Amino acid sequence: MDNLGETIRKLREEKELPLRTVAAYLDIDQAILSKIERGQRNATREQVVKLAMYFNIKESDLLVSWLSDKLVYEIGDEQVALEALLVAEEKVKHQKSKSKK
Amino acid sequence: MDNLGETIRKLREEKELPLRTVAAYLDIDQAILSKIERGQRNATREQVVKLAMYFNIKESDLLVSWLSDKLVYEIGDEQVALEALLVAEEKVKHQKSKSKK
DNA sequence: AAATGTTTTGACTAATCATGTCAAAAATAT
DNA sequence: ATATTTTTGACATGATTAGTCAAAACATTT
Repeated sequence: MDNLGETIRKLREEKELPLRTVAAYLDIDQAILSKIERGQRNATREQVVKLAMYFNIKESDLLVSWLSDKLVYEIGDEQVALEALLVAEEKVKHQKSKSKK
Repeated sequence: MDNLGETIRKLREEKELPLRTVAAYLDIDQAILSKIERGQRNATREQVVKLAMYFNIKESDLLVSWLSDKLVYEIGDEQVALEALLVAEEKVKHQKSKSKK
């Protein structure tokens, strides 16, 4: 239910790691990680996967945080936000039912 | 509950208008409109608003189709699609409750 | 079946946005 | 006060998006 940024900041602070260290693991500048943690930048999918590895948490949980963040961002301040989300659900369910691998 | 593309193609064909005519109204090449109707391109918000005007239908209905299409597109083929949509709903509801204009 | 009208396709271009670096400023801890 | 860490913002670069254009494919008439 949390944002990706808040989540990983908590994890990082629990372990008392500086941005520098985690950023090095992700192979990006600490500035970006700082922005990701505060919700000013979106992480890439690869970064999310790496973060789950790094902090040893369930990848899909972190992906849900990340993807839902992106969806909220895409919605912006549209009045029809909630309705669009409901319709999107229907569409996803429907396309899932007819997906061939 | 429909896709934007399908919806406006139906409307256009009911009125027996060529792509050319509607595209001219939107001030884009007919090629793009063709692609929008077949879901190969996303319309811009402005185009959606103009289309609602043009076909004289409720703007918010068309915006819901358009935005939900975009959300589905953004989700791609993520496994966590449905869960992310639910979480996004929660986040939107929450941010709405604390929104100041 | 030729001619005309419509739609689709794909190569290309321009503009916008995403992702990142870097260095300095601001904040925090020693 | 010095060190360390975090934040900020200007900038570079690459990817994506939105568009044009012309030709090919498809439908209709005549």
